[in-house]
Amino acid sequence: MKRGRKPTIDAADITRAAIAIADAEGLAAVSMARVAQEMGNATMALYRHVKSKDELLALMWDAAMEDPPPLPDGEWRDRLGVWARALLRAIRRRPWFLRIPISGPPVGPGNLAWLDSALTALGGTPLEPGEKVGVVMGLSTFVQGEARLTTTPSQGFQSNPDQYGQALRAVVDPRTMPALTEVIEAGAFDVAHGDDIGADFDFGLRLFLDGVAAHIARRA
Amino acid sequence: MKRGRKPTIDAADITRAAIAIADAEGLAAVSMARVAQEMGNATMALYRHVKSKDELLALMWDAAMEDPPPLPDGEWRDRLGVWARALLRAIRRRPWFLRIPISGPPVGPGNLAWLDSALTALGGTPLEPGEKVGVVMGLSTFVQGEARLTTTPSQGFQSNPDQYGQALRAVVDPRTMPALTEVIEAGAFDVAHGDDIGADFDFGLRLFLDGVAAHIARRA
DNA sequence: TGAATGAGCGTATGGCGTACGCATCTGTTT
DNA sequence: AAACAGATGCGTACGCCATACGCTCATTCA
Repeated sequence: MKRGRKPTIDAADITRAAIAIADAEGLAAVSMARVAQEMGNATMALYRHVKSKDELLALMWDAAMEDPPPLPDGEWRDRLGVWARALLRAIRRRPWFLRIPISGPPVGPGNLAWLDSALTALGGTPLEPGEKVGVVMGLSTFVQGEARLTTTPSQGFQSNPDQYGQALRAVVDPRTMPALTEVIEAGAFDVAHGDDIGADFDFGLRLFLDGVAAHIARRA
Repeated sequence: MKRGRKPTIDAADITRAAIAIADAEGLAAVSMARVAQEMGNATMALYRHVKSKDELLALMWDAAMEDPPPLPDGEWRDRLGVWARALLRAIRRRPWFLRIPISGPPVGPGNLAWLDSALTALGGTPLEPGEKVGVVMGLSTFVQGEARLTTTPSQGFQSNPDQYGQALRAVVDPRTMPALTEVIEAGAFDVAHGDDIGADFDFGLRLFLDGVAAHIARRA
């Protein structure tokens, strides 16, 4: 049935090798030549299975996250909370994930699995299908943004956590930005961002879930 | 007082030229050589004012957004809504903004101006400083994520808006992902994402602001 | 009038993504 | 068994990229 030489590698192998490099040395170390070398193939051999490096990055993006967590029984709120925390942990485990420029909605199996998991968590609610999707998109958006703010891939403020507050103090002019000055002086930026799941994340998550709860209550 | 040759360009000029190129031809067209050519200088001249291309990208990122909008008088909720919509519009006007990989919290004057504006909108509320920051971070995170999902910088589903729903139908296995299948069949993904501010955004925004309102009510 | 300082820039280097074409292998057809 | 067709592996080559280094020139101070 199928003619021609049998392939010795496939796109999944390439994706795996690229992810291994990114895990070990960061996304910048992932080049077509490097991936090929790691696999024992020639550079151009990869292009039989992957159209471009951009496509490889998209494949990495989808394959980056492990499987979604098992959801506990109980209220939708607890289940979504578990889901969101697991998503944050999964992103934190691969800091290069946020460095990949992605456009448009997700299509790969990895992301769809997470999407399905979150929709399952909302199973018992009276939300309409479109509303469920809106809730999940909003939540996953929030988690990714929070991860972006609090994980420091290579350099930065992590060494001295409260340096950020000091830096702001030096830059902000109290006359032109009084509201910002006020919260800086109150020390709102001096709290240390620990690398576990922080209080900031919990606060934002609670806000969002409160909003969902209000919407459900209005519906019922 | 100051010895040596007088500079003929500065970092702001370079940033402006780079932004002009990105606006016209996309972020990929921005190279040090190209920026220099557009300014009538030699490539290496730029490095006297900018340490690296990464630094230039960071400068572009901060300078990308216009000034925050004038906030209307009234309730915090309306004011934050205006702010969020303006932020979304500003991001949409420069699609390359989301393509710049940024790590860590914002420091530039452009972002701080937006931050101050949002904090001003929360001025009359009984929230503590840290909570205000949490609300603004969560909201700006949500807006950026929504922009990422709905703007299609170069290619994609924009031509046939409901193609996405069809693509999902073809890929998703009803047995392994029943919850996802259900919402797909309900047509939740077939709605056209217009390029104005869409219903999805309004829905997510309302959820988040509902959450803030609930928190404020609990406080008072 | 030198000396010091900093700006503009020419050259060179190493890495990158990838277009192109050839050689090689494999299943089909004669 | 022999010829064929189609897909894979890959060597070469090209153009673009960021940027290290050092020279030259303009400007100001002693």
